Amino acid sequence: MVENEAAQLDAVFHALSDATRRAMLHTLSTGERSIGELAAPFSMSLAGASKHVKVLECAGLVRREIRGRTHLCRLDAARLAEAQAWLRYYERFWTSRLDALDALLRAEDEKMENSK
Amino acid sequence: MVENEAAQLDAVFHALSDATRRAMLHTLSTGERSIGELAAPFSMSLAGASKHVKVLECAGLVRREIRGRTHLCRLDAARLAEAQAWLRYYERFWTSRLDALDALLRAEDEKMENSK
DNA sequence: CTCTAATTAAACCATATGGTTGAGAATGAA
DNA sequence: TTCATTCTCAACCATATGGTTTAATTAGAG
Repeated sequence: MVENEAAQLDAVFHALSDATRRAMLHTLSTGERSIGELAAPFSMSLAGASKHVKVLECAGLVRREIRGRTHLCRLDAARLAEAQAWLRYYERFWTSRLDALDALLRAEDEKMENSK
Repeated sequence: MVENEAAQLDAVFHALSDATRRAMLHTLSTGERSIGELAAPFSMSLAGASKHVKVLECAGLVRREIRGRTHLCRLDAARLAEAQAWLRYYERFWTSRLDALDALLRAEDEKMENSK
């Protein structure tokens, strides 16, 4: 559905940039759902909700199995893992301060130990 | 710049859904840059690149300090941490399989041990 | 076969997005 | 003051997005 690595991330992050779609993913985290079930919580036409599901599907976050006249959707988290992998590179920019704080506290501890 | 929690995530994920902006963030991960420096790698007008920086800034991913006539940008990773926190909920959907695989392999190991 | 239910498709609309160019607005340098 | 540098703003354009409504498709149920 998507060509290269960058376009892949484009699609995933774009799919995640809408609260309706994020809510749908959350619903799917509790089990398979039909399109109608996914659409139900929203004050939106079924066709509108269906488009959101399609965006999720095109991003590879949702897989669809057509069973009779209902389309069963399930979460496919692999692409979310890729998104998180991308984010992980930046982890040091918010853990470094915590590490610094940690080091500071550990130094305090040692001081306490030494003065005992 | 952004109101509620959901709109916050909307903005962050949308900012991340463009390869140009992701590249800019990566550049900023190596240190502060001016707008011109951020724009340089791209075959794009300066005004165009400037808009991308603005998107990053509005999402809270970049802070800007105006020094004279140059605008110095630096990465602000806090919002990336929030995005990762959102993704973390779904971690179990790609670690659970690994756990299952792990359990399976461990069972295999035990079988090997027993038959030794 | 007929009716209803589940879903997509198509056409349409308003607004957002990503890009351009050209014109300022500040600042630094000569 | 004058000129060049850095950057934003405004206007514009093509296309994408998020939504609608109406029609068509497909499948289960009576």
